[in-house]
Amino acid sequence: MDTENSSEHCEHCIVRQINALQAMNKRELKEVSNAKVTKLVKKGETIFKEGERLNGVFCIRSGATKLSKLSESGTDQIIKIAGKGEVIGKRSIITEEPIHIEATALNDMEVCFIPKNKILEPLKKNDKFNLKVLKRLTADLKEAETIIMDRSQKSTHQRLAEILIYLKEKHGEDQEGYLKLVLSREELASLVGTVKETCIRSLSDMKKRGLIKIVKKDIAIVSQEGLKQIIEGKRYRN
Amino acid sequence: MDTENSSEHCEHCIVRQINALQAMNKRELKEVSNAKVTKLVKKGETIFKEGERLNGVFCIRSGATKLSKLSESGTDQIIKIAGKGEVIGKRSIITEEPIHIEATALNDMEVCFIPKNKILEPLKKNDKFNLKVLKRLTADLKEAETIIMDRSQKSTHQRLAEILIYLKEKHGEDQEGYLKLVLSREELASLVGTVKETCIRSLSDMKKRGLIKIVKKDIAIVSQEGLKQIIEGKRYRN
DNA sequence: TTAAAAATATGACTTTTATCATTCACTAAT
DNA sequence: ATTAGTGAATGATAAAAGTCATATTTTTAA
Repeated sequence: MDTENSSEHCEHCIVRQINALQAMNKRELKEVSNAKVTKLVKKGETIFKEGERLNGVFCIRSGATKLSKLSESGTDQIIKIAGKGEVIGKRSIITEEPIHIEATALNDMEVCFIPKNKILEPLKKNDKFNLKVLKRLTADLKEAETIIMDRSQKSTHQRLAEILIYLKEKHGEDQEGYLKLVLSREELASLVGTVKETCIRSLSDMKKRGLIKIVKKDIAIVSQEGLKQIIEGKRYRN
Repeated sequence: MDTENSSEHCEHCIVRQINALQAMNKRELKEVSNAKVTKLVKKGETIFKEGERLNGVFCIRSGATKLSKLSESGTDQIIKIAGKGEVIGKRSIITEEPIHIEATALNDMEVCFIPKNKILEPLKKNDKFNLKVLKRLTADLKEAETIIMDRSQKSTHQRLAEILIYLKEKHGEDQEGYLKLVLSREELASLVGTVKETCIRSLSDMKKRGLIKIVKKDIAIVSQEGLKQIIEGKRYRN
């Protein structure tokens, strides 16, 4: 993991618009800015591993990372994908327990490491910031609950359709409509909560029906309407 | 929902040992105590419904409640079961959004309604309390992630075994070993993330193998070891 | 107490999804 | 350029889980 002292100031970082740091005051932000260390992480490198102890958090300036957990059987399950503006590693500084999740870069990334105390102090003193963090966690929890529901109430086909739209909305598409965030079939499957073969079959089916285009690893949504119909469509339990 | 002014003081409530209120100071706790209203909720009654706006939280003194969400198809999915000592409805006072979950009593309950401001004020001023709440949410999030993993990596049979042990550990068993918290087959199925028939079959199988006893709706764990073997046992993806 | 209603249980069958094997396509390295 | 290696795609098959129908038991209430 490449390290450098960035001359950039957090106060002017666009990324801040999206995360809880926006609730910090000038002084607090200045301190963060002075203490932070910007790192370059190449695709495939890990930002942190399960079991490690973090003494800070990482704020993502660019790129995306998968947050995954190793199951007993050895397959790793992607819990979520974090992108620009998101702060990862929050939880281990709140609980002071070793981290229970692994972060691996999905493309080249630029992340800022912010030491623990620069977060914990404002957390104690600045109740605006605090409330922001509480809101963030609450939102994460709600999202997790939605996934739980989907996993047992929707088919893999439906979940895949949802994920494709989600990837488009959250990470964008290029000029030709291909999803900017490129995942391997295995990663996509994990995100959907299935195995790669089932995922591939499902993709093939969508392609055959003209809902998506596939060129190598790249996927483009051709008919978002069609995907939405799949999502709304019937499953058994109706 | 029956309402009464309780003469009990929160300061002495045993339930407090388990939840974040323990981090409140004497004065804050006194205020909570004066403002709270104790309610009796009968089995089957709802404490709050999806879409409602809460202006407070509920602290569970006794009994248990299921927290569930209605899916588009109309089946309701139990997200979790909250019991003695747990505070429910936290999230809607943090986000100020209408609640997205429904709480229904699984048995006769005694809950204390605590108005919003008696929580929000300490949240701003008392950073110990605040940290406790953050920790609580973090723990909930971790739990949710574990469920997500289980839903796509374990079989229903394995998940059922886990839930049975979980119900025993969290809600206890009577003298004869029967689980104190009695759920309908449908509720149990929802908790496991399956349909009632599959759940029943799975239970029948465990019974046949002598791992559990079933008398009407009551279930007793006969061999926890056996259940643990199921949990550890193979699924396909190995 | 008895009839009706609700919940549980089980059989028969279907759909969904995983597994294993194999082929295909592309990449990279010798 | 050839070959080894990796990821993607697909077929064949098996296992898991859902659905529908029906029987049985338990609960509820007249």
